[in-house]
Amino acid sequence: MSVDDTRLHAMRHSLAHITAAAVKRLWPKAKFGIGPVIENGYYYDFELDHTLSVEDFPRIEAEMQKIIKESQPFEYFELTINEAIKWAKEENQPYKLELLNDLKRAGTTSIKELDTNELGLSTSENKIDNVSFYKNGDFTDLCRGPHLEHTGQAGAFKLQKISGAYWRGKNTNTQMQRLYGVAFTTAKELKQYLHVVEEAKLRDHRKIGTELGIFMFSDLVGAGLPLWMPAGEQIKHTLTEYMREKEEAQGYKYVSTPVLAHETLYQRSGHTAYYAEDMYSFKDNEGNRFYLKAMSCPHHHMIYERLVKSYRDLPLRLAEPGTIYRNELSGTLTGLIRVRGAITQNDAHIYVTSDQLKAEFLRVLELFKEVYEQVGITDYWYRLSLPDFENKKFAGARDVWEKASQLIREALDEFGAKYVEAEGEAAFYGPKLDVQTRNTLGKEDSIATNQIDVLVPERMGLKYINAKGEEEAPFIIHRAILGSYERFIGFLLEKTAGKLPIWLAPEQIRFITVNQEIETITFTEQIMNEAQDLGLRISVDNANESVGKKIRSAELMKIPYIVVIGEQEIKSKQLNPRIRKDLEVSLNHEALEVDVFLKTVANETKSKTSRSSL
RNA sequence: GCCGGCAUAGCUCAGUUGGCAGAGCAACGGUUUUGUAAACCGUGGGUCGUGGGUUCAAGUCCCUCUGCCGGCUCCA
Repeated sequence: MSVDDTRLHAMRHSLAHITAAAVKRLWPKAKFGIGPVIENGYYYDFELDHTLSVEDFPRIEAEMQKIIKESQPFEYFELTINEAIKWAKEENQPYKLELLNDLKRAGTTSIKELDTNELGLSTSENKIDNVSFYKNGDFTDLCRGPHLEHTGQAGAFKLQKISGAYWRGKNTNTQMQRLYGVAFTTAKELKQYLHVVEEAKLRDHRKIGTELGIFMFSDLVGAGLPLWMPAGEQIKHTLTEYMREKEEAQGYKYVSTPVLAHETLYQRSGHTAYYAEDMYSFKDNEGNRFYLKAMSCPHHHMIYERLVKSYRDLPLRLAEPGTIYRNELSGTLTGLIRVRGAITQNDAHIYVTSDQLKAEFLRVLELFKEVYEQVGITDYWYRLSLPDFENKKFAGARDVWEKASQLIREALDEFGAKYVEAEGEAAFYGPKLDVQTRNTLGKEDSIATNQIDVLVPERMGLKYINAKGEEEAPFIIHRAILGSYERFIGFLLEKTAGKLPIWLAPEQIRFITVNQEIETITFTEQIMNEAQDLGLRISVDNANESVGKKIRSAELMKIPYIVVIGEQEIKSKQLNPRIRKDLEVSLNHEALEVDVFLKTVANETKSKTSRSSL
């Protein structure tokens, strides 16, 4: 961290204390949780006898301003752990008391470390004697610091939102009220940030998807079940075909498996043990329990069993735009990013020998890079998702997991990509490489994944005969380059603000007639026939409206090419395409022969290189 | 699932302390035959998300359910 960052961090953290101090003045019985710094600001958790709402914000902010005006020094002091516990009891602060008791017992307040300790691991070196406090005015908080010298140095801030949050992140604990604030050094930076947030809301895929007629939800169909409208289905179809072409060129074999499976399949794969409650299931009228497919892996494994006998059959790459359904908690559903069903995964399973594993893993990374370059997505990063070895939240042999993790690291180094490691994010069957991005509002999510399965082949008894004539279990790479088509389109809409590259645009050219004369209609129809023969997606607007109005409506639909047709065009047999501003295409606004124009657009569609300049 | 907020015409939204449900856009009809981001005039359209309750009277107050939004938890 730079000096400035450290200062900003201290300022935000000090504002968390100032917020807490203000809340305490307004609701003296407040019980305090924790108040850390987060990206762009901070939060503080409270338990209050009053339910906070945005209507309280002006009052709290006014109180904070008073505290800032008072320039209260942040005074540091230490207490012995027992004195501190006495303080928490006297102040009637049960949450602080819990933290102090953990410090006393285990030397840490980290839930993860505490869990580790409960597994009986050594803690003796963690014992601490003193804990630190900061006091400003009449507000004292258990705190590691650092802080500003005094409250008067606080920068520009704004209370942002209020939400519920489980104490210490455990859903069995009580839920506290979490007050979020944003804070910057200067008022100008704060204003800029708030402006960026407002702009981002305009790019929300839910807004764009509605405006462009891409998808919709219906209360009658139910939550988390998107309905794809014609424009959206066109995008999905184009992407699916695109991926199929890429994957088949890489030796993937497409398969198709049913959306139901008898429970024995998921029992054998081990999924029921982990996810039974998260899969939709029912009993048929003969008493058999079926699950709605929540992942395609076990189905593909059955095909593997039928196809593979020998090491000579490997690698086997099975791909499927697999449609799956997951019983997500209703509160987590968000547009296309988190849905319950009809998730179409860009799924594939690659069955390999241990010798082939790394090379195949690298091939996936290369395909990934190629695809993301072509669709024009650049802001993502790699996350190596590892198990949490300390908490033993993984199944199988530790050394195999470590080997697989190491193999991913080596592959990434060879591939030349940087990555972050994340403990506890692995799949139950192995470590994985996730591709992370942020949505328009800054929330992180995975868009792609490349996983090594070190567990299921063994568990399901998948085998092949190796060169020595012995039975051996393959490794499986589970990979989804576009993740799911639904989520991917969601991110694509946000990153492009709906201005899709020509090859993906549901409508590529719109013809706008100047009048409704028979010559105009006939001429337009001729051009449209020709365009359709070239496979272009087009439409005509010959409504009895002004040209300006029809252009406006086509622009709002983010259509790449708009072509006005009237007397001039009929006479000259030349078109003057109006090109969407963000597009970097070979055409400019010059008049062109009809043939030349249509063929050029058809080529742009094919090449998939005419990317938006966004 | 949990905490909090929200739900009025196809869309975006007004609707005062409970007292006859509104605007713009869209749609439809007419006039207009239009040249690169909104022509003009008119018409129709809502059991105010659902079910219940309080009241002389409910869009407005209370409860239920459903859905949406922001978080938390979860995410194979």
